[in-house]
Amino acid sequence: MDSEAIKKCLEGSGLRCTPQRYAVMAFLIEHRGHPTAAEIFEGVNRVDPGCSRATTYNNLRDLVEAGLVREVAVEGRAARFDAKGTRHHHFICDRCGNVEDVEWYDVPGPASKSLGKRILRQSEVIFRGLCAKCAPRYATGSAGL
Amino acid sequence: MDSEAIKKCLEGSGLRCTPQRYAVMAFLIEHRGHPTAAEIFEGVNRVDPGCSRATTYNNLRDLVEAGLVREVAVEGRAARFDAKGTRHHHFICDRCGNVEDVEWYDVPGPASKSLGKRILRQSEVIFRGLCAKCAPRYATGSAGL
DNA sequence: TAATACTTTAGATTAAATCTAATCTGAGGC
DNA sequence: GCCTCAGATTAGATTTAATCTAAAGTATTA
Repeated sequence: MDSEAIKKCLEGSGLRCTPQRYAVMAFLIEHRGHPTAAEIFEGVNRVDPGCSRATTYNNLRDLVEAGLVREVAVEGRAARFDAKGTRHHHFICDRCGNVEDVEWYDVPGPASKSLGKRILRQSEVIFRGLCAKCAPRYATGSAGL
Repeated sequence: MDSEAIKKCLEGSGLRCTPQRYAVMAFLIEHRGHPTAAEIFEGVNRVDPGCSRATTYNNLRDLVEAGLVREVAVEGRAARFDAKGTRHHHFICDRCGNVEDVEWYDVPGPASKSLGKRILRQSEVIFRGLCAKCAPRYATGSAGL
């Protein structure tokens, strides 16, 4: 995605294209490995410092609210961020906490009676287990729900 | 579940049944609304103080590791805990952060080629939207992946 | 009982994220 | 151009969630 496209993408969602916001968004588009906020902060400032910690968090919040970025909470670890591109599910490694994409496929929704008065906005599947890096070393028999 | 059953349940998973651990487990079985660690700490000590904050966290960790309790990470909020009973999926309210159960139904796994060398241990669906309490007040058109 | 392993504790500490209040920036109106 | 004001950014303090530490307590086993 070129810089003009990123600018359009931000403005199309009602966000001003500030240098800091652009940098955060561009970083996420370029680094698709689900970085944490701390990694984004560091990465964005490595080349050209100019985006404080608070601004990194503010912009991540804005991008998530605008629907351009997805936040993935991981038990016992820092949240991870993901520029929304193609639809996909997530795989979370129980050992190292890394988040990886899993090819998208449709998931049936719950029966509407089981939803009751709730309003469903989105659904995603979280797969858990051991990532390709951890599997050879740490595999044990355990499996379950 | 009576006290003897809880004891059996702990010992069956290789955990000693200490008064504190019992209290945490019993609280989770009795309070099925996915409390946070802070709520569990408070609830357990309300009647009969005797389980410190660290012990509450230690025991929650042990119970999760033993597979008796599930931890649910919620973006931007404290994690929530859930005594594993019947299988179910989760619904997370975008507004208030509450976690609720959604009737279980089978979810197809990803194609094995898309898993690669990863080892899949479990899958769950996370539904997001507005809970029955928030829906009437805060509903807007927004929907999406 | 002695040895050992497991558990709990208060309080300090860490890590993640947010808040505060001051400052800066830029688009629109004059 | 210059004002104005909403929006954005900042450094640093603060909050919150969770963990660590080191000492003491409690079971379990031999």
